Amino acid sequence: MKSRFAPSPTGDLHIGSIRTALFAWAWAKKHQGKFVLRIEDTDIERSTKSSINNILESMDWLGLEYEEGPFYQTNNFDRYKEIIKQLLNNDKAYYCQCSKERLQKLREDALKKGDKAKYDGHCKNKNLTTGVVRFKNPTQGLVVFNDEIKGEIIINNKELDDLIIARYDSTPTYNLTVVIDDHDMGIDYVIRGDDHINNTPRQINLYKALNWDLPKFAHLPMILGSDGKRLSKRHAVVGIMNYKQQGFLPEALLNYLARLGWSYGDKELFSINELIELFTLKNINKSPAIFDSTKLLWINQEHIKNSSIKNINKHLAWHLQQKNIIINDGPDINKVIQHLQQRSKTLVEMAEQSKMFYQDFDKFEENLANKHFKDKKMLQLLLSKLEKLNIWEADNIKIIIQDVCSELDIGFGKVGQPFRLALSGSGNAGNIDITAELVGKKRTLQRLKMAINF
RNA sequence: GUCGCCUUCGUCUAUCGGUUAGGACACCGGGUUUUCAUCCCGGCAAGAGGAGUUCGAUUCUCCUAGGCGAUGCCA
Repeated sequence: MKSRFAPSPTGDLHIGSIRTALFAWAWAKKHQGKFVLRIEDTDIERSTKSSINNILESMDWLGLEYEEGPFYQTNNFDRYKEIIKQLLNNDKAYYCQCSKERLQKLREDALKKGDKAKYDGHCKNKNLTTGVVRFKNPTQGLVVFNDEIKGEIIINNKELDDLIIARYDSTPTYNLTVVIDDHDMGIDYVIRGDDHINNTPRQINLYKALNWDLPKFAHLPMILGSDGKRLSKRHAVVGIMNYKQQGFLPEALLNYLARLGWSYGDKELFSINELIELFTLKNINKSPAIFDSTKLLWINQEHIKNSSIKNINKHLAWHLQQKNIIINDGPDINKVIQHLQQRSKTLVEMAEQSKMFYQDFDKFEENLANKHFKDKKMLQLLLSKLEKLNIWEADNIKIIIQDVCSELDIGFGKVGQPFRLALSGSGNAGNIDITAELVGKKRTLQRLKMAINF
C-alpha cells in the first residue's frame, strides 16, 4: 500500500495542503505502507527553491516522514517525453498550433452542439511536428469512478475537451505528469483535494489510453475561511511554519487538522499514534469545513497540558532561543515547564512567562506597582524573614508568607499579590511559593528590595 | 453559462429509519482558587426549502435554492 503527497512549490506550504498530506500519511502508516513525497515543479516559471525548502521544513517539523522521495518532476522529463512520444505515435495525441481566436470559435461551435471542443480534425495541418501536444479525449461515453470519499462520480466525455499534455516549449503539464508518476511509483491511493475531482476523469482517460491500472481516488473536501470562501491569507495564517512561530505543538496542529472533516465518535484529542490507528477514509466528511483558529488554540493548550515535559522541552527550546533566554543562569528548565504547563496556551506564552526565572528586569508595571507596593512595612518584614531562610523551598517560603500574614494580621492576598508582582514584574505568575522557589533566593531578595525602593 | 461536489447548533462534528437530535470549541452564568489560568457544575444554540417512499424520516429518492469548485500552455 502506497500513498503520496504531491505539492507544487509555488509558495509556502498551505494548511489545507498539509491536511491532505496528513490524511495520505496516516492512511499509509495505518496499513504499514509507504508514503511518498513528490514535488510537482513542472511549472518552472512559478516554482521556487525557497518554496521547496519550506515544504521540506514543514514536513520535518510536523513529523510527516516519507519513505520515498522527495522526488522532483523536473528530474523526470525524459520519461514524460517518452510517454508523450508514445501517445503521439499511437494516435492518442496530436500537435496543435491553433490560435486563441480559432480555439475560441471551436469552443463556441462545440458548445452550441452541447459538446466540448475536440480540436483534433480541426487542426488543419496534420503533419505538425511542433506546437502544444493535446491528448485526444474520447468523444463519447461516460467516465465513471468510485471515489473513496465522495462515492460514485460520473462525467460525460462530452464535457471534456482535448487537454494539453505538453506546452509549446515541450515541457509536460500536470495532468500528464501525475498520471505517469503515480503509475511509475506504484501509488495505489491518490488522496488529494476535491478541487481535483474535475481533473480525475481526464486522468482516467489518460490511464486508459496508456493501458495502465487505475489507482483508488479519494478526494478530500476543502478547508474554507470564516466567510465560506476557500481558505487564504485573508482569513488566517496559512503557512505551516507560522504555526511553529506562534507556539503550536506540531501534534496539536495535526490533531486539529485531522478533526477538521474527520471524526472518530466524540473523541476530540488524539495523539499521533491514535490518529494513525483510528484513521479511516470512510469517516471523512464530504462537506467542506471552516477553519477555526480558536479551537486550534484550545487543542494546543490541551496538548501542552497533557504532553511530557521532555516533549515540551524539545519544542520550547527553539522559542527560548528566539527570545534570547539563556537557561544556564537559573532553575532547571524542567521545573519551570512543569510549573507553567497548566497555564500556557502556546509555547510562546510559556517562553514569555519563563523569562522571569532567567532574566532580570529593572522596572515593574507602573500601575500595579503603585497599587501593591504601598505597604513597605510588610515588604520589609517579608524581606528580612526570607533573608534568614536557609532551605529555599516552596513549602518554607509559604510558611514565611503565612508568618508575615499572622504577624501583621492581614490576609494572604495582601502579601501574596505584592510579592507576586515583585517577582514577576507584571503580576502574572502562578503559585507564589513555587514561583519564588524557582526565581531563586538571590533574585527574590533583589527584586523585593527593588519593590521596597519603588 | 455549462459541468461537478456539498448542505445538522455561530464553528467542528455524532446519528448506520424510531433519540427529550449527543459531544466539543466559542459564548453566557455559577463554584473552587492568593492574581491570571487550570479544574468542576449549569445554560444558550441545529437537521436550507418543497415533494415523494414509509406506520414513522435528519437519515432513502427527486426537485428547488444556496455555497464551493472546475471550465489555463497553474497544480
